[in-house]
Amino acid sequence: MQSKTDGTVGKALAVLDEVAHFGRPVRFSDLLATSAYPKATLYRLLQTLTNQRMLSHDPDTGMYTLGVRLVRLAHDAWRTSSLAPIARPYLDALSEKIGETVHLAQLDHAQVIYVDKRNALQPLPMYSEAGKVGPAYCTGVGKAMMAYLPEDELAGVLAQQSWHRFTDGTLTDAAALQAELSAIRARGHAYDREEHELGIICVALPIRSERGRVLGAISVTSSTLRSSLDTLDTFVPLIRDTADHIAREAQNWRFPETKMTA
Amino acid sequence: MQSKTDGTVGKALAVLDEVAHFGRPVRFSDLLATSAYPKATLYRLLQTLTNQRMLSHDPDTGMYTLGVRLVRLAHDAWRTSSLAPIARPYLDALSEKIGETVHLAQLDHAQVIYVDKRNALQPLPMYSEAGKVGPAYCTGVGKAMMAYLPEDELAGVLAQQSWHRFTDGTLTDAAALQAELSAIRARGHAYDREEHELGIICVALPIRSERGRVLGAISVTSSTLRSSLDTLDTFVPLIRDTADHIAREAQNWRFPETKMTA
DNA sequence: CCGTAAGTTTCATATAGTGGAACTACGTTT
DNA sequence: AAACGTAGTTCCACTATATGAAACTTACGG
Repeated sequence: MQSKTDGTVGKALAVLDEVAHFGRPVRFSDLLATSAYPKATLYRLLQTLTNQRMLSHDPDTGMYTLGVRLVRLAHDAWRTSSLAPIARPYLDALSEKIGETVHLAQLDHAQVIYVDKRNALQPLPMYSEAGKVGPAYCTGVGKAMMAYLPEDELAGVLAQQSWHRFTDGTLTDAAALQAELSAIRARGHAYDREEHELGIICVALPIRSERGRVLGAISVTSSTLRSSLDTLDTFVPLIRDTADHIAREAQNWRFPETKMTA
Repeated sequence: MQSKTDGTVGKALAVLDEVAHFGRPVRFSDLLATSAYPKATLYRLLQTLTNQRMLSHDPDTGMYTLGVRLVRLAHDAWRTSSLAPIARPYLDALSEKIGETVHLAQLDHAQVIYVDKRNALQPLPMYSEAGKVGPAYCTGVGKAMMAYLPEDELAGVLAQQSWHRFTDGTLTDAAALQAELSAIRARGHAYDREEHELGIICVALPIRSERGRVLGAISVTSSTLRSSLDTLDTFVPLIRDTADHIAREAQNWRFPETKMTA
């Protein structure tokens, strides 16, 4: 349905992703080796992106890096379209009450993006944390969001999971996950039972609009050493309350304008 | 020289900027009113961007917002191509020593982008601050960077300043600024003498590579109430030291790989 | 039931992107 | 010093893609 090349724009953005994927400055030939595009095409795309300051190109070294324009765009993206600014006060309150690490996440394509965080020990929301991605199929937030996705969207997301077995508890196929998602719907919240990292457990609840659309998810994380699923369970009402408040706020915030015809 | 449309990619990114500029969810017709592109073209561009998840489109309301994919890309951009991660420990140290607000900025096109910050009173680097933009011609960091730009680049930057008179001290034309830039080069650091905001003063120094390229700038800000330019002057050696360290680190960090031919 | 505004689709035309191959600039080998 | 190799850049005939005026479809409001 999607994921067709989307013409030149799609190709250019794919190149941008490739540069991002390296996670370090790259030379033309590094990209050429990875890229599906022929030399001249890739070259032109890089030029265009550099012109547009989506990439920056160090003339001394010939290296490409992601451009600062992205940082700027993302600032606006974060402010106007992530749940983070809306959620901030509620997360603060939640974090203070329960004293464990709290995450706010949203779904991007088939991956979870963390857009804000409160750390149990060092309580500051940091830029370097926001934007981090994680797998959807083996995180509390991922499962909480998937459980409430419409059928067709869910299918798309499931099709793109890597099903890597991180631990013994990791669910490694769509069937197992589907069963888990039913359980989550029945229960109202999701767990991560050391599925992604040994010793790390969490409870997560989705943030849903009035119409039931999944907007994001909140999780409270702890370790098997100092807590248990039963203890985390006691936080559920608080988390649900937080999620509801955020959903309500988001509702208002997203419609700053009504018709202005008459 | 640049700023030609750069084909379809340029147009698509221009649309992205337009959405960002609104700073709120927008309807198709909002954009149509602003945009230079005809209805069908704009429509197609929006579709492409939505497909690519650079925008997200709420089917219930028909509103477009910047997509979370941007937040993710920006996370990588910030990590791999801003000075922030390199500079972090040095900024921490500087901030602790002098106890005033410290900014780390880079130049994007003709504007200053703040990529990190240490606040005097509330010492946490916050996502919502990184990515913020400011004018180049009337901020300490902006002037510090411009002072060491090559002639041709400087010309481009000067041509795009708004020259808005924020205060009585604001320099409102290129000639006045050129004179100031000479003074900065002679002196080695830049001041903001309440040029952007009344009561706010700062000293700023550029961060320059070995070859002299401008990488960014650091500033220390205070207010006329509790400080003065003379006091800020005493920080200059410390700031220079910090800038040098960051430049040196950046140098290493940007060349993670040597040739691997033999 | 008709009118107006917002959004979506069509299609002949023009434009912009494509990529194989040739070229340049360096640094390395014989 | 000539020959080679590698990385990056440019050329240009060919084609796929984007373009946008206009027609169409909803969805409201009178």
